[in-house]
Amino acid sequence: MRTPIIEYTELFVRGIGDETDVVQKEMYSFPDRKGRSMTLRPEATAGVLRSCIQHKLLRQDEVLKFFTLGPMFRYERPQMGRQRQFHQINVEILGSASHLVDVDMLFMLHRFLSEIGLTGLEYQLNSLGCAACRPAFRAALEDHLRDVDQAGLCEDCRRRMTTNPLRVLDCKVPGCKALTTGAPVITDHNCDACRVHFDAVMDLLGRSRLQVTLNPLLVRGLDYYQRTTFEVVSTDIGAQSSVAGGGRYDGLVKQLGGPDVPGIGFACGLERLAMLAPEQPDPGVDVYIAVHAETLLEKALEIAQVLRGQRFSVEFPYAFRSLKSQMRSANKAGARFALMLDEDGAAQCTVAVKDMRDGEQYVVSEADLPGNLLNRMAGGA
RNA sequence: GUGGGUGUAGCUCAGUAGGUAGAGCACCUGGUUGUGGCCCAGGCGGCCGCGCGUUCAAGUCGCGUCAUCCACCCCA
Repeated sequence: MRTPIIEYTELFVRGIGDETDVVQKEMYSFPDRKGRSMTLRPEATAGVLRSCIQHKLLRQDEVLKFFTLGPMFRYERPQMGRQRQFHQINVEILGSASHLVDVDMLFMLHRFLSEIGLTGLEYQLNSLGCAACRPAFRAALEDHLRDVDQAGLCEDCRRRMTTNPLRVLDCKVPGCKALTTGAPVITDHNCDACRVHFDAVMDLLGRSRLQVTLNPLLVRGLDYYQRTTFEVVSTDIGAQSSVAGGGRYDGLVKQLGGPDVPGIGFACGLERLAMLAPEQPDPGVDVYIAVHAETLLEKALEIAQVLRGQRFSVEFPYAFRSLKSQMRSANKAGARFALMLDEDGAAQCTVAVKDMRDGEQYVVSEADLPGNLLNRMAGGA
């Protein structure tokens, strides 16, 4: 599914939560011609759900799966691994509250990251409870924070104490970290239903090959998460660490005006994946066409078209240069073959072919060229 | 929003006490009178981010501004 990159600001405020950092200081917002506040999407889930609701795609008894991919925007100072416009792959599964979905989704994410060659990632998990049990935990946490020496908390956390105390747990400031050591642990405060759900998730994962780490301090930056949340982290992308993150968001669809359909999803940062992905060697082109005379450039274009029609990748110069220079270009382009066109060959419909790998050179008719090249590529390996 | 670094050739960077610019790579031509990789020679290429100021003179000093990078914060 593709949704617009621009939405009414209201959608994100309602979906993500108006006390989150994303909404408070990271949204790219501006008024449209009618003065309505518009926002370049900081994340994808809200737009996808809005669209599902608007087009009535959701039914109680049906599971829907979506993926989406595209640019996201956050108004913050760019740095290594963090830009104002970046790209995410998102996956959403709607319509099932089963723990099987949570695990299946993590398997899928793991499979994807493994297949593109990423290793050394840590999969962190936590359960944030639900509407029934989170308030009790929040109260317990507030009590704890009231008891500790608040002077040790950073400015942000003193504000968060009342607005969003869970975020204090996730704070990286050493003073705050120290004060959370004796703090209540969220997974100890989950209600029975949440505990059963999360235990089942952890149990299945424990019996799988996917190594995960329980991180009770993992809070995530979006308010809509419930129960299972997760983050995939790496230490190799500068000061950033998160490569992918997500979780369950039962209740969000209803909150946005749709039916009470459970859901879970994750987002994956493409630029960060690119930083971690192993370098791919440049495959090079199949054929580079060099010409002995400027008048043969159009002939080169013609042959290029024919070969491209046979699925060869072909380059040729757009301006005439010395043959030496053209051959250098052929080499630089990683061409397997260089064709060399001259006046005599053009008259007889033949071309000189040079195999750049072993330097062997021969002449073939234009008609035989594609087959000849294919043979050589298959045979010479 | 806060802090720091950097802006000089297409790229990576030098530039010495203020005297209007250099290297390597890349590119082009040639050595090889029509042929890649290595080597050699020559060449092309620069409002020294922008503006104002100091000075006889500013890439160099001062102020401002913009851009960019890194970090905080936060997240993908």
